[in-house]
Amino acid sequence: MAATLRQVAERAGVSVRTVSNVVNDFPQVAPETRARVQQALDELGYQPNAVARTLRNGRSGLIALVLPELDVPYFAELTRAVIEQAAEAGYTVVVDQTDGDPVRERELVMRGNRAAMFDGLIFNPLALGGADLRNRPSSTPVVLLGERVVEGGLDHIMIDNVGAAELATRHLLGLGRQRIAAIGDQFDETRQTGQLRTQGYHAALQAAGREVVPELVRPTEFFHRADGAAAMADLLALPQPPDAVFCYNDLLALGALRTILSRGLRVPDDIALVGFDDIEDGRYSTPSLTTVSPDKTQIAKNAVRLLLNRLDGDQSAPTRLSADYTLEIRESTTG
Amino acid sequence: MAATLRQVAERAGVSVRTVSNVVNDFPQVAPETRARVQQALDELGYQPNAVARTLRNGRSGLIALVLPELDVPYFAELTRAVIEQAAEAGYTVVVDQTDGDPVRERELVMRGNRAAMFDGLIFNPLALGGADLRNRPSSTPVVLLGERVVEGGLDHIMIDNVGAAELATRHLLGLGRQRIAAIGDQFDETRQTGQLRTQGYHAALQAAGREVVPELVRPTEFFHRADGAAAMADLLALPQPPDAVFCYNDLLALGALRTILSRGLRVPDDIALVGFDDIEDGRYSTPSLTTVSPDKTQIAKNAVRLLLNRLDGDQSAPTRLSADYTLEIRESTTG
DNA sequence: CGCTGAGCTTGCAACGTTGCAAGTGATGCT
DNA sequence: AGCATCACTTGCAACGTTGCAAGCTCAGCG
Repeated sequence: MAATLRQVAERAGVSVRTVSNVVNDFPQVAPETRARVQQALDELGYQPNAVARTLRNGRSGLIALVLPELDVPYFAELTRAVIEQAAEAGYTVVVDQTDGDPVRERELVMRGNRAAMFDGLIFNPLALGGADLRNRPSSTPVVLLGERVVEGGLDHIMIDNVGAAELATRHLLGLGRQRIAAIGDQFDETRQTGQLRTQGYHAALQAAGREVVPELVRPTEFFHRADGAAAMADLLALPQPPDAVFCYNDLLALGALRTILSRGLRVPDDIALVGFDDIEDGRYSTPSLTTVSPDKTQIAKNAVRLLLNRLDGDQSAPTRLSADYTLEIRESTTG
Repeated sequence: MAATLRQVAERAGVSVRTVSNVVNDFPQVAPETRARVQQALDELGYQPNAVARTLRNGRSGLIALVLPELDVPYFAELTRAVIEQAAEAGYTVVVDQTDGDPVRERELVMRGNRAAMFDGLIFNPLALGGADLRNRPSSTPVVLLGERVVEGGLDHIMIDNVGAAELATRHLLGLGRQRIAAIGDQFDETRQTGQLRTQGYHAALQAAGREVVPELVRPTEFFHRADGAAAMADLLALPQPPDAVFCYNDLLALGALRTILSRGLRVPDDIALVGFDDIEDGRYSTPSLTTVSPDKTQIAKNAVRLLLNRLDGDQSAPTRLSADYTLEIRESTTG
């Protein structure tokens, strides 16, 4: 079915090379020949074989985006931004999810198995650390996303988690809240996001001369709605429940919100809530969610830019960029 | 950097072909030779070149999933299911979004431009119709998803939209609601989902001997939260607002919910709400959302199965499958 | 009239892999 | 000893494309 250059060449009565010249719009082709070849191309419905081109040229025009979970809104929204940025530069994005499984992460990133047909890789690791990444066999450029600290060697775009968490907590302090809880702490070595945000939470409390109450800091296994709902239930079961909660992402906050409202409590009157990520859901919840909003477009833009620079042969030292963020104040803290 | 078979062969002092035999675990290699080659492979960190393999074998192990919008939860959740199903069969999924833009849809589906390196395609069209699809130049198998009616020629997995909408509306009738509205009707030729669901809505009302009140059927441009919020505001501005609303997807319902609650009205006491898609958001909203739940795993499973059958040379007539669905009854209709 | 060069076209080789069929040398059998 | 057999190894060609350099034809010029 798929016509090749050779078939077109035979039909047009020219050499394969000339057909290629027409397809690639090279100038030194006689107009009459060009027309004849073009007709043959049209008649056969010729489509260049991308695989052969890639093999020949060493470029596929594909970059891979490897994320923990596609159906987490933050990643879905980030993916959209990356696709848009890459498309502008003429690249197509291939998305894959790892579920944070180290085996799968390694498989996808090392590309030992199949389909190493990407020019570059944008990767948000959950489990893989610096050591794993540094001795990749492949030489495909990589840009890292996210909080997992990787000790150099690769371009990396992150968020100042400590600062952002401090900002969120300060906001709650500024509202005069007395017992501010945190949901989303993590002990796991490989999941640093939670720990960093807890640092920021502590910093804000200490700067305000407040004591950190350990039972108000709730760890969760994941950052999903269900985890937030469960953690909030635990907090409400305390002898002295909190009057404010900083959730380490919006899904946790939405889960917590559900628990609070289902107990007949009011947000923010009884409990103020702050989330993190600024996903669309939080803008339409009732009450809408105050949240730390990382600049996703900026993250995507920088990630794609760094990657394409590497593809263009940029050999400079690896960059580490911090993305901007703002605090979006909505109903869950201000009524 | 990336070692080739030739380099490994030189180092091991054997032919390229023998190295290939070792890499592919062919049996007729002497143990001693195998060991020597294996050592050379390890030392050089050989990774097979997937592009060359694809060119040679005619199979990439990649299937493309082309969707309107990745950050719409329904599609994100469906994507997860497709990735899981494909992984089981040893295939990797490449995801791309079209934004429903006909130009982009055509570009991606026809693969005139780049990267036609997929063995098959699972495609949820918004704009493209049967005619466009039938004369694709490529012979890559395609499985269609979604409601857009395509007049044969391709495998197609759909939902019985009319029946599902009828079920949802009947549920509201069964609650004794008197003025049942609908949000999400569409006039646009290319977007059939809305029209089909309106048919089901009409059918249920008529079967119950109710009159269809035109002003209660609200069209929307998209199926996003903002559209639902705006349409609900219009409904509430009517002289006689509805006491129940069937929204054609969950995002519309969540937007509508936001509007209702922000006016101080109660759900379901004042207005009952039903959505469509059963996305996770709707399970954690307050109140949680009654919704039509299509079996996404089944859809993904069938889509992947049909596609892989075609890849295995199945020449039978195109199949049209309807996915199962259920009505998930939650707080937004039962308190 | 032969040479130069412009204008256009072409053959070869290579990207890295694997199917095919043929090759090698040693062993076993008669 | 001669031949078949076996176990293993190898060279060639091809997948479809494009860079390179050489080839061809013809016009123009001295």
